[in-house]
Amino acid sequence: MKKTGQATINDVARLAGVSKKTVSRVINRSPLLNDETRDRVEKVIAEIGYVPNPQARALALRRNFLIGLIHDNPNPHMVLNVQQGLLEVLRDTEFELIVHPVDRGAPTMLDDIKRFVERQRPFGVMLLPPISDNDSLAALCRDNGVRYVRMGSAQFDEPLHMVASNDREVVCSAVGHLIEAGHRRIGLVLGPHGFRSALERRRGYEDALDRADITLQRTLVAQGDYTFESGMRAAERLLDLSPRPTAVFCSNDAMAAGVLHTARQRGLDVPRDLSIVGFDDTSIASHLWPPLTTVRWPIATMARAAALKLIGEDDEDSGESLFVSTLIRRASVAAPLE
Amino acid sequence: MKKTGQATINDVARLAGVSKKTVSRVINRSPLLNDETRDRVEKVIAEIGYVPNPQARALALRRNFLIGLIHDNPNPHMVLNVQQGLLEVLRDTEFELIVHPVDRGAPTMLDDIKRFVERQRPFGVMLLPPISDNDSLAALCRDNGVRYVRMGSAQFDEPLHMVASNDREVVCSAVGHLIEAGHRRIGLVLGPHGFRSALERRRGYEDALDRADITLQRTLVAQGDYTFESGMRAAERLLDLSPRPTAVFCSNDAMAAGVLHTARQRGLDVPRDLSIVGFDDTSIASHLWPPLTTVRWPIATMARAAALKLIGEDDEDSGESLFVSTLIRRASVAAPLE
DNA sequence: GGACTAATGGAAACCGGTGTCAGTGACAAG
DNA sequence: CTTGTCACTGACACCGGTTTCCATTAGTCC
Repeated sequence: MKKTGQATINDVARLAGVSKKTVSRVINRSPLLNDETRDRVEKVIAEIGYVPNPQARALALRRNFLIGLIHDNPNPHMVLNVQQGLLEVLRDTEFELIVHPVDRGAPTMLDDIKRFVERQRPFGVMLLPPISDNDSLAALCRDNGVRYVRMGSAQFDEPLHMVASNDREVVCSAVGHLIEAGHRRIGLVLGPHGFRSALERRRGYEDALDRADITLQRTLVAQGDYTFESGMRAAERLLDLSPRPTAVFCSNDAMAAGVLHTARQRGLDVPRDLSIVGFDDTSIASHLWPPLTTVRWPIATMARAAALKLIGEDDEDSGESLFVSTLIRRASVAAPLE
Repeated sequence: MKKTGQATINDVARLAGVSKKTVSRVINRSPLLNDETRDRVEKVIAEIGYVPNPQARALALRRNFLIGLIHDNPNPHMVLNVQQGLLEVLRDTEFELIVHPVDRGAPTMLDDIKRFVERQRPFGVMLLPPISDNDSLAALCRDNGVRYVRMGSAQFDEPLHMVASNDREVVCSAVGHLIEAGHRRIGLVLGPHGFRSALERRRGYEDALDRADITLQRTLVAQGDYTFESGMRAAERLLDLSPRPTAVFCSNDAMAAGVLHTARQRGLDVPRDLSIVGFDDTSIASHLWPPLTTVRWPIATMARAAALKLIGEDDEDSGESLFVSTLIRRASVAAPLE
């Protein structure tokens, strides 16, 4: 009103003829307030369009309302799903979401995260794979009094600090699905080194072979890095084998799409000549031709659960922390020809 | 050190035997400082790991270092690209990015944005299409002294507040490409109502037909909403026509993928029986079979430019604001059969 | 040597909120 | 009438920085 800037609590107090503190009480819905006073103050607030300054509030309360999303995840589908899940919960609160991706592979990555946490001191942070694996990050948060929740492919922290999926089991059943269809020579396209998810999914693959008494063949395992191109390269190697694998399990959909691409370049028909199973159920999976059989894990649901853990009361039950993935059967799996 | 909390400027001042102000001068690199004093203070800062509190700073400076990303955009590819572009610039600054997606279609959408801007009062906000079209949002920012940059498919604000692509022209040349290949019956899958981009791309289509003296046929224009499924539905309608269109321009890649899907379901060969052109050059475009001819627009580059406009000095040249898109020729276009 | 100036550092106020604690008036109990 | 309790309100300090303004010191000139 007087100056061009935003109205402050002082303006409200002056205009309503009360003290700052009383205005503060109105804002914070203190119960020991005379209705008449409250109305008067509220009227002034509405009149001049007063909005409390979150920075001042943060300073006085010695806490803020920021949630950080820290990740070095290369999968846009996943990152966006997580964001949506988190924001669904945060939308109706006074929390805001700060996204802080870091450079995977950069030597300054840990310093970067450290700087972010120590400067911003968010109320909580969400750690996405693969860095969520890193125990020193969890320690960093603890040391700075910042809440954290880690997202991962296996339970490797307390429930309060973790949302996990059961990758190993579901991959075991996905590969089991291929075995049931009659496949014995089943290729595996691995995720990159250092990803816990890659490890868990490999284990699931091994479990399934074990259970069916199929000997693991190293040549059937190809390295990938979760990109489409790495899927193509892996397929080139696997499809050169003789005898050729009749099916391939890929640790994510992007690589599965790459395998499909290469198979088609070579004139193979999917699923007749080659069955393919992916992982993630990204939108690409159902849009490919043929639609891809894949594993769906409830990313958004996990993110919502994580958000609740992050902003929940200390003494509250922290809610679910283990989430089950399911096999989505589409058209990229058939019985082998031979 | 003494209390469990973070070290403050007072601790540094006490330990270094100087006043707060001197510490503040060191932090802000004031030139009027004795080198010896500066070294002493810096040593203490390093020792106790002092990090200035951004909230306190924001309060004292009467400005913060927050950039908001406001959008109701349903395209994850685009949103993530924008985020990356923005963060590339913000990474080396003291700015943080707050993402604030809003519910498209919700009646409270404008209120939601208003609340965000008035509460948080970010230093600047980036507005993504389609809400970037909305002039009242720009006004809201201006009224609150919040910088803004709008992203769009046509220049509809001053360069300082705008990064735009030349959708109309590039679509004209993309459709021209189809015409040169010999197509005359070219379908159009529209973007949703209310999207400026949908309008611009339609105009580009019309321009191309005009230029080649082809009469626009309403039946060849199908409504879509930028989703894969809407692409499928549009294709069902277009491919039922007799004579069938020999080519289709789709206002984005997702719908092009849907058209491709439906064409394949009907046993049509792409590109032999049907040529398809998309728009966006999302990752799906190159991963489809056949790889999709499409339009690439420099989203990340535009976002970087926007970030520079947002955090740049007032008097600075605001940099480029018009960005050109290019046609990426892949394998989904061929000459018509007949 | 005294006066003036520039360089440097500190005290105190301020940014816009919240916490602590004391003070007011109304009313019931003693 | 005093006292205690209750419901409500305000004065004041404080959060952790920056800004304003003044004090001190050192250096320069005459």
